[in-house]
Amino acid sequence: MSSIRKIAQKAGVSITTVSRALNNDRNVSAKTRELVLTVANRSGYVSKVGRRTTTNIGFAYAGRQTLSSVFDSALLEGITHGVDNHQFDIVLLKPQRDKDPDETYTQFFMRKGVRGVILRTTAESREVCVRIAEEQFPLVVISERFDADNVNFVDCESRTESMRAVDYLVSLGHRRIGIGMHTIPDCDHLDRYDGYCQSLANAGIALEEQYIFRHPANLAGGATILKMAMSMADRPTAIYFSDPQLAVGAINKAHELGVRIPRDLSIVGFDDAEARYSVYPTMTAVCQDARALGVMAATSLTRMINDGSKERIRETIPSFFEVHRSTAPPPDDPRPIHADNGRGD
Amino acid sequence: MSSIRKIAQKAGVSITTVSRALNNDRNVSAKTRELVLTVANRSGYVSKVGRRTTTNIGFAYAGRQTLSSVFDSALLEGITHGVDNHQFDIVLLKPQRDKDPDETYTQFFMRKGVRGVILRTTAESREVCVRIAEEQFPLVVISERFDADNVNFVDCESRTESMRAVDYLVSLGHRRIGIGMHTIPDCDHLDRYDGYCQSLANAGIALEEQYIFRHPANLAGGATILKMAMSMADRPTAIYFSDPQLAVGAINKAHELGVRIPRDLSIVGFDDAEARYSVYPTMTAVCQDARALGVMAATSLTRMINDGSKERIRETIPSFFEVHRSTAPPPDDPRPIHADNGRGD
DNA sequence: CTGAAAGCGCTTACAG
DNA sequence: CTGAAAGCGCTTACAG
Repeated sequence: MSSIRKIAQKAGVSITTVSRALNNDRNVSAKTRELVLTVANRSGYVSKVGRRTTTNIGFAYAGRQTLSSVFDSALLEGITHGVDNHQFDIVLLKPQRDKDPDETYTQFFMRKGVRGVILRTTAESREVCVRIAEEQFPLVVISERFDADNVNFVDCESRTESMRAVDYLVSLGHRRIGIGMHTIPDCDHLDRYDGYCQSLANAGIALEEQYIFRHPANLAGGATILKMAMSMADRPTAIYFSDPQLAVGAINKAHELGVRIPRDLSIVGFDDAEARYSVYPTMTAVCQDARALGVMAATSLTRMINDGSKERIRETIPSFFEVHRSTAPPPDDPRPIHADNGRGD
Repeated sequence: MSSIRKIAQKAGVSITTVSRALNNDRNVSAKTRELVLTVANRSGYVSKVGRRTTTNIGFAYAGRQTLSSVFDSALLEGITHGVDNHQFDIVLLKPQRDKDPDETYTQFFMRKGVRGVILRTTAESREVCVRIAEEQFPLVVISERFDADNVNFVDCESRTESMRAVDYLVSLGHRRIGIGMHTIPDCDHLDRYDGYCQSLANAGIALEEQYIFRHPANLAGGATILKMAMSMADRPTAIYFSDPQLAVGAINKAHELGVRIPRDLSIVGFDDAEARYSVYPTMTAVCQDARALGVMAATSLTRMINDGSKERIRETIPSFFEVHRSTAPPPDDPRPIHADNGRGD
């Protein structure tokens, strides 16, 4: 709850200089600026409205994305809920839009008047997370994992349950098991792929490149994968779709082609929220509770801000596997099913 | 961009009194407090961090709800996008949690440091919107309509297209047309019901209470409606579901019961975003573009704040009707289909 | 590049 | 219930 005065004292400079450093005035040497910003972050400085302390926490995307998926909405809902414990508010920040290229992230966040930030990232923007962590601004990355131990994160572990899901398919008698995954290789999706590979290896089933389908994670991608898979001579008898949109797109395409789920093909999907109940047949799926992840990120960050603790946050919640009605033993004679076999369109 | 000094001057009181009135200090007469707050709202006052102007806009629920539905997520995404024009940020406020019962809404919003607010409401919290408007705090209600002409709103008109949707069913030959609607009677849902009634009236079809199904707007509600409707002796041959969840729940239940859509039953749904593409068969639906509504609310409010204009905002965007694959002419002999006729579960 | 001083925005004892 | 004055948080000419 440090003021500009105390920072000046600790840094051994005038309050003028602190103000300048915080506001990225160019009349400050790089060295002084860095010193001031470090001291400010260490002492939990945050600008005040009059004497009143700010209670805002930022939610931002490290990269170019934008709030849009069901997953992100569930995260945000969890975050707003998790923040209730300590009466904080969420402000949606857009570094991509607002951040001056030559101000630091700390300067940006202080200018916006937030006490800490919850970040979403993709594989491409991971260095942004690392940089902010290096600046020591209070930060929790949500739904991504970091090895560097100064980057706080909360993450959902989907490798184990992906393995269990494929184990389940194996136990039903499937041997030709495909995976539908999306093209962007973040930790989560690599984990799911990893679980798939591991399960096959454990069952002594060779990994075959032809059963690995990569497509943009949307309904059309799922539809395409299903169509392609079903037309193969040695078509898979089961597919694990490691993304909700792909799974839903595939199930609907199956109806269209007259592919009966699960009699002709078993599908295991992935679910961030309630998608598994909104298709027919209800979808056997690896599920992650995005809302809980949001709650956890918010709770950790607010506790950290309030206690002024510098303890590392590295929390992982498990995903869970639910069996519904889209999985069954493989057909006796799994022939290819072409588009024109079905009801077509 | 008025300061506490200017307000004091205009109101003819000291800055001390202004500060007290703004902070709901009890040592101010009700009369003085009201005077100060009115002057503050008239001159677009907003508290500053040092000399820096705040660029936050609040997004809040008038009542008890919380950010959760697809519709709300799409609204919020639109809002964050619409706010880009003028470099504003969105802060998610919770009056239900934070507002002191004896502070005014203006005091609450000023304490939170926002320049204006975008409100969501249900039927029960409409008076809250009216009160805030009366206080003259910059406000736009999103997705609800008001007659009182001091309440700014942006809304989507779904009556006309609901009528068109039912007209379409009539044109296909349907006469026994049901409506599935949810239990909470906000303007939007009443409009859709109204469109339904009007269309039937135009076609000379009597409105029959037995074809009006009210259920909570979730998947289970849709499933229940479908099951009930199909078991009726004079069962409907088409149903208009005026909510996405109801429509999706019904379509999936139809699969389960072996009801063929659209051969046995035509379904027209309602869509806020992309639900119509995520079911099989793709759903003929009245659609509203929630994202566009969000953009519009944000654009209007930021323009109002920047121009200091007091012009009333009362904008309505049309919904649109899309024909997909869940509608067809009625069956020649529409018999009841009971749960045990189908594949069961 | 740095700081002492003036000054704005706001709040808070203190006096009435 | 109200205000003049002291004072905190911060920024900004001005001087060096």
